[in-house]
Amino acid sequence: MAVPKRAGELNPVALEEALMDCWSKEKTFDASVEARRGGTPFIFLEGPPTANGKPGIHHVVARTYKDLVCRWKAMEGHFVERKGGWDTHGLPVEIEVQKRMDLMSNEAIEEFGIAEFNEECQKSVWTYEQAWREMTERMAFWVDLDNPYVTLHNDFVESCWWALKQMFDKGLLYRGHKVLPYCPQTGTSYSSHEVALGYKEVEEPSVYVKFRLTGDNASILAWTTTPWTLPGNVGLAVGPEVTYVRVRVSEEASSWDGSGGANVGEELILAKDLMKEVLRHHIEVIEEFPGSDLVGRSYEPLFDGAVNRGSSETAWTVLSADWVTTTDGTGVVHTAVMYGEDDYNLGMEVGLPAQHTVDMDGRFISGTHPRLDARYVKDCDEEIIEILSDDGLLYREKAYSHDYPHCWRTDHPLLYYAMDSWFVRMTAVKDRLLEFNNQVEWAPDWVGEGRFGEWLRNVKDWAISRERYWGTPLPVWRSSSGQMKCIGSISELQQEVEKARAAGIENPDCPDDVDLHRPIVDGFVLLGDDGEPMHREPFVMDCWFDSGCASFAQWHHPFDNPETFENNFPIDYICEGVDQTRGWFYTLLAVSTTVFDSICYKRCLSLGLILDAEGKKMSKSRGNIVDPWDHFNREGADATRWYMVTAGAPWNPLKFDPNGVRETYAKMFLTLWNCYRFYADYAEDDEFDPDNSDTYIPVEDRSPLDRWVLSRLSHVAYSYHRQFEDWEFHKACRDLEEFVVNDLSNWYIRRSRRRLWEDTKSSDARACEHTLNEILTIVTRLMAPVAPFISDELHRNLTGGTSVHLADWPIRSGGPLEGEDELPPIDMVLEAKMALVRSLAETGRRIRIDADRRQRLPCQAGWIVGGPNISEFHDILAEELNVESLAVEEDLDRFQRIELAPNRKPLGRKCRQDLPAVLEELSKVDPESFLLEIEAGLGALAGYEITAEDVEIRRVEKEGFAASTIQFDGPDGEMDVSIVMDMALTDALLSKGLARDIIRRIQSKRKDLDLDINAAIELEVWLPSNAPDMSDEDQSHVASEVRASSAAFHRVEPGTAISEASDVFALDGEFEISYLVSVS
RNA sequence: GGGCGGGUAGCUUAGCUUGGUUCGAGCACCCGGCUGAUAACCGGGAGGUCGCAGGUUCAAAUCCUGCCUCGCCCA
Repeated sequence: MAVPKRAGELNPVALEEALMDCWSKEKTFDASVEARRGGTPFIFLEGPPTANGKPGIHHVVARTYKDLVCRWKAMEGHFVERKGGWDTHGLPVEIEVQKRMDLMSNEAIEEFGIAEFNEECQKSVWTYEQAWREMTERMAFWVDLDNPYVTLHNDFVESCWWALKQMFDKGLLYRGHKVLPYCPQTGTSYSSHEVALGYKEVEEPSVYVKFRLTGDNASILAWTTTPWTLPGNVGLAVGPEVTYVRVRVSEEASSWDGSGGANVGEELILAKDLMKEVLRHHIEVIEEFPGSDLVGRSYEPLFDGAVNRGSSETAWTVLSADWVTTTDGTGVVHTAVMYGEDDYNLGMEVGLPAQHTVDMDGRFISGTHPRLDARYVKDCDEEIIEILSDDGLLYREKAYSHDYPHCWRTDHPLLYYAMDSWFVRMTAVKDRLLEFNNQVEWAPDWVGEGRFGEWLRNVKDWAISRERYWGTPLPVWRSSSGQMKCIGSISELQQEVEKARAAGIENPDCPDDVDLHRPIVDGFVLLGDDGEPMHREPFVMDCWFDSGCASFAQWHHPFDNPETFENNFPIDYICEGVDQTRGWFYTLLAVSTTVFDSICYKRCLSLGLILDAEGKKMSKSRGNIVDPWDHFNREGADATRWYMVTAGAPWNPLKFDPNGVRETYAKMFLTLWNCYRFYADYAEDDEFDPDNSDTYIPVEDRSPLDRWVLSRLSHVAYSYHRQFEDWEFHKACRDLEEFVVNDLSNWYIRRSRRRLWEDTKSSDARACEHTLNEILTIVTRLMAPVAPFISDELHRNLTGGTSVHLADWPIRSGGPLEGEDELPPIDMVLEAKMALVRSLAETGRRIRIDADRRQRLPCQAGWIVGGPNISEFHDILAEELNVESLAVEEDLDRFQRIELAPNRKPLGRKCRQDLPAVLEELSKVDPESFLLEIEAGLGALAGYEITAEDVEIRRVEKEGFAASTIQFDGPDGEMDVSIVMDMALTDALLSKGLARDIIRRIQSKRKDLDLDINAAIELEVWLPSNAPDMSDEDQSHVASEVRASSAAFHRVEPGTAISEASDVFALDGEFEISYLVSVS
């Protein structure tokens, strides 16, 4: 039995909260997963959020897309497990703790104690876990948070170790020395995906510096945007093929900004192409030569003694480098070995001294220059400019604005700094990366081809070590002789510890549950094959490495149940913000490629950024973050989710407009609810039971209106499904919303109201109830993935208690269920006809407005002129038009004339540049006679032959009729259809119209009084004498329509005030009617 | 500087692949209407240099070139 109950008003928050309870009691999530065990798995991997920040609306967006795809796939019959995950390591956690505990340097942390510090970090990780759980549950993201993977757990770390050892064994892991973006405040270097987080536009001083050649009176000009690297200068790079000039200053500069300058007669060398841009003096060119002529010339160090020459023979000479260009600067590149990637490589190649002039805290090393020593380099720009200026070595300074990487945590500018580091040799597997990337189905595809593909084509080795404390320790032990061992499991560590002990090296205990974190693992000293003690390399790993291992580390692979992993790899679907392109999307692929030589995920949905209503990026610092609870507690999670999905394509930036959520709620959810309410209220009255086969009415026996709406539903359902498959969730949901609001609510239900209101036990009423039940059931199943609450509530009520999340997706073909689609038949002809009927009804309303005739005042007759046979809908149309009779007029010419419209495509091809002249003539000819000429093959305009295909015949209404013509695009092509209405007035019509207006006022009064639908009333009506007469029949019609047990109609003088009246209203501005409704 | 994606009504956007009537819709606004499911809906009004400038073409929001501008990513 599924006889529904009265629905009442929609209260989305109460509805959703009640369902949350229900789901947790019934364990609906588990049941929905288990019910599909045995189905083809659909493997989802949750990108682990960090619980150390508060969840915002942007997290709700990502989780909506994760959830809706998983729910949809489950309904299709796939087995979809959803393991939660937490990202718990990394710098953000450390920074948070450092701030709180005021430990702003590495020394401070070590003094505090690494063990104690890491304990604080571990606690801090869970600060917002509760908030995340609550948000996750409230928004109905179904994911297993009771059994999640956690990157700090030993199991997870051990899997990461195992993965790293795979890389080590394949020779993909190496220790290097590399120039990296380094933040002196946090004391750590960054990988490129972290650097990517902190680019900022800044204006900084840039300088043109004169390097004096030895044994020559000329100086070479070089340009730099980082003055702090100048003390470290040990070389100048020129392009061997680039043309340089030697110029002599011939006149003082007329104007000069800032310090620096040059004397008349001074000689300078720079690239020819850049002379105009760089030089501010009048000069004469003395000589032109290729860069190769300069190579080997030596020059005077800028900061004498800042760097020791050592054994270098190339220090402070001109060097050749083919990457030097003349796009900016002077065509000469100042080279400071330790502070630039190109610089470092060139320095290593030609043997420049590799010495730091800056320490790890970002301060100049003592001995650099008396005015600079021990100062933070970024504070020294002005000082350096002054020193150079004082020494006569500055030619010019120039403010330069560019995007420069900043620390994504502390906001300080990063320094490019040469340091010890560990790398994964990604360049060695570049071809495989590209190949695997091609196998991924990206949404949108341009992320994969463009942004991600571009990134892979320029792949760099992955710097995975961090000089930090809270993270997965790098499991490599190294002896002073350079011997190395990579540990891939706890048991291997235990064996090595035993081996070391046996050789007399003291070691702490290494139990099975040894904590795989610093400082515990630092305490173990292992034994090298040469008998030397080995100490752990003091790094932790980039925390992106952790999440990149999630696909297998979540199962503690390969230590526990390797088959679990094998059944769950590669992943079918991941989904995160587009900012993860070089983050998680990359690290997953990087790890799977290096460890398994495999793709990691088959489909990746990359989501656009979330902006506020003004289009600004949401960020804590701007304070424009929307709190999801504002909407959960007002419009509910369903409306919030539906809004986010329909607001735009998932990959486009979403401007989150709180008002949009309200609109979605009012439009989609209230309308849907009221559709259901309409069904439920009447079905309860009728004791309608959809499951009772005795009273079932087959679709083919139902009215054309029923068959029409069912056909529309099938149409929408198929395209909904197709659009889901194409990732176009926004289009799918917009179409479904359109169906609910327009087709279902505003046409089908509006047209069906009388069927249920008038004769509730008729078979027509039952047909309507079946139709509504079927439609709503399918609609709730379609929308369940996106709006899981209201769809479940309705589905349970419609079906007698089955959760929609245990129901099957209505489209079966092509899916794992392989059944027949559970959808009613499509009838294209019927749909086209109804489209016409609806347009004609609207047209009729327009005619009335033009003719100034109120809607409820009937017309005696209406005629349809032209178009297909729509007789099955004449009754509906007559009602909509409010005409007493509706007929088809065969004689098209009675109300219509024709117009000829140009068909520009064929005409344009034929007439080319004469087309305007032809159009001009066509507009002047008499259409009737010209059409005859065309039909006789004699049509010609402006010298061109005109055939039937060059013109379109339009039928339009003749002037002087209350009529209107529309174009109807039917299955047989375009045709013109007119509606004509008889505007004559009769007493009978006036009486009927009056009755209808009175009924409508009283019904709305009943509603105001909150009367039960069937409650009886007593009615009195006072009509002024200038109002039309009402027939007895119309009077009793009024009485029965408004459920009046008694009705009295009085005549009064116009203007008489009726003191006891409930209400007074005017018609056509001519007379006022009063009435009294009292409850009997 | 390079790559990608945008720029159409006050706001949000469809149309652009494949050139062809007056660029379509929603929100907000004004006027009118429908309604015993409805905060929905319907009709009308007002509101557009389709970012700018060239080019191709009989014809450009649509194709081509250059530029401006916003966002993201990267140097």
